[in-house]
Amino acid sequence: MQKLDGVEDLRVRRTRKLLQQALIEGTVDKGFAALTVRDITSRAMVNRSTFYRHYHDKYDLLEQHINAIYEVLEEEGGIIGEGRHEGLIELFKHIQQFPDFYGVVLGAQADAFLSPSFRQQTRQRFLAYFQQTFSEATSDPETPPLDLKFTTVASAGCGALAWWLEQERPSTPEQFAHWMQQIISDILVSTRLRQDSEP
Amino acid sequence: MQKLDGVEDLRVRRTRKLLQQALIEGTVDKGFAALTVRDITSRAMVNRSTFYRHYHDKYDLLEQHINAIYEVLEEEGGIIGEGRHEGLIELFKHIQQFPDFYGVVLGAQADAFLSPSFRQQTRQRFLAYFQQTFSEATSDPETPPLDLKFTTVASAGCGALAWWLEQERPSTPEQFAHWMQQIISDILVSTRLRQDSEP
DNA sequence: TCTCCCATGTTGCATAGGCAACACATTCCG
DNA sequence: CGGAATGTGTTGCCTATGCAACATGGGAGA
Repeated sequence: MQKLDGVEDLRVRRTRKLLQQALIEGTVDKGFAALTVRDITSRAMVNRSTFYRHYHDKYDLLEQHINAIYEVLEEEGGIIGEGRHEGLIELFKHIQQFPDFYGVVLGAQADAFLSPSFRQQTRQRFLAYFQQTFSEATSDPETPPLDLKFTTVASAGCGALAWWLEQERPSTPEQFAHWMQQIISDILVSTRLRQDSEP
Repeated sequence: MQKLDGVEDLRVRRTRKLLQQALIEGTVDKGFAALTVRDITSRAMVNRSTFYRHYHDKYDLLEQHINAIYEVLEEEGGIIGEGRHEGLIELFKHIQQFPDFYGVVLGAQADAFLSPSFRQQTRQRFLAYFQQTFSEATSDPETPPLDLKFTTVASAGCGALAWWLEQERPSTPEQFAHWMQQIISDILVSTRLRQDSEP
C-alpha cells in the first residue's frame, strides 16, 4: 500500500486531498452531522470504495485531515519556532491559509461535535509550546498544575480564534497575536498572583 | 479509451476537470503564454504523461475546455432558448458561474493570444442565436452580409462582457442584459437605416 | 408488524493513470 | 563554441482506483 522509501504515489496524495476538501466544503453547506460518505465521495469525484481504502469513516477522515494540517503547521515551525510572539504570528498566518478548514473546526457554524476533538488536539499543541516558553517561570511548586493552566489557556485561545474567524474583516495576524499575547500573559500572571497572595 | 455506451469513467472526468481548473488558475497567475505543461500538471496533481493521453498540448486543452463550457451553456439553453432578452440573461448568469474562466478568456488580463480564438467561437454562437431571432428583419437583399453584422455584434458583445467582468461590483445579469439589448438593437437599426438611406 | 429505501461496508475484476526512462529541441550561461 | 538545464512528447510496466455486485442495518411509512 504505502511506499516505504519516501514519497507516496501521486494518486494517493491527490485522492486524499480531494476527499479532505470535499469534507470541508460539504460540512460548510450541509453540516458535518448530515454529511454522508456518498456526499463526500461524489463531491470529490472519488469512488466510494476508494474512500474506504483510505479512511474508516468520516470521523477518521476528519481526524486525519486535522493531523495533516498540523503537520503543515509544524513543518512551517508555526508553534515550536523562535520567540513566543513570532510563534503566535506564524500560527495565525497559518490559520489564514486554511480559512475554510478553521472556519469549520472553530467557527460559529462548527458542529458541537467538532469543537471538542479539535480543542483537545489544540490543547496538546499549545501544551508543547508553553512548556518550552514558560517552564522556568512556572516552576514554583505552589502554582496550580501546568495541565490546568494549559487547558484554560487553550480554551481561551480557541475562543479567541473563533472570534477572529467570525469577524468579516479580520485583523492582521500580527495585531491579533499581540492581543492574544497580552490576554495570555494576563491569565498566567493573574493565576501566579492569586497563587502568591494565598497561603 | 472511451466507453461508447454513455458515461465516461469517473477518473477520466476527474482528470480533465483538474487539468482544466489548473489551466485557468495557472493562466491567472503566470499568464497563458508562460504556462508550461509541467506547471499545469503539477498544479492539477496529474502526471505529465497522463496529460498527453488527453490533450495534444495546452492549446488543445484550452480549446476543449472552451467547448466543455459551451456544452454547459447549451444544456442550460443559454443562447438558443426562448425570447432574446431572456436568452441574454441566461448567458450572463452562465458567465457568472465561471468567473475565473471568463475572466481569463475575456478580461483585461487576457493574453492577446486568447481573445481571438474565443471571439471566433463566440461569434459562431452568436451567429446561431441571431440567425434565429433576426432573420426576418434582415432578409432585405440590400442589407450588408449577415456575416459582417454578426462579426461586428460579436466583437461588441465581447468588449461589453470584458467591461462587465472588469467591474469590481458587476451589475446583475438582468441589468446588463438590458443594456446589451439596447446597444445591439442600436447597432442593427443604425446599419439598416444607413442601408435604407443609401442608394 | 412488514416492506421499501437508503447508507454503510466489502469484494473481484477491469482499466486509467503514475512512474521511470528515453530521445529530442530549446534556451541560457561560462 | 559547448554543455548544463529545462521543456516536450513517447513508451512499458505496475498499481491505485473505478465499477458492479453483494450483504447488512437502520429508519420511514403503509
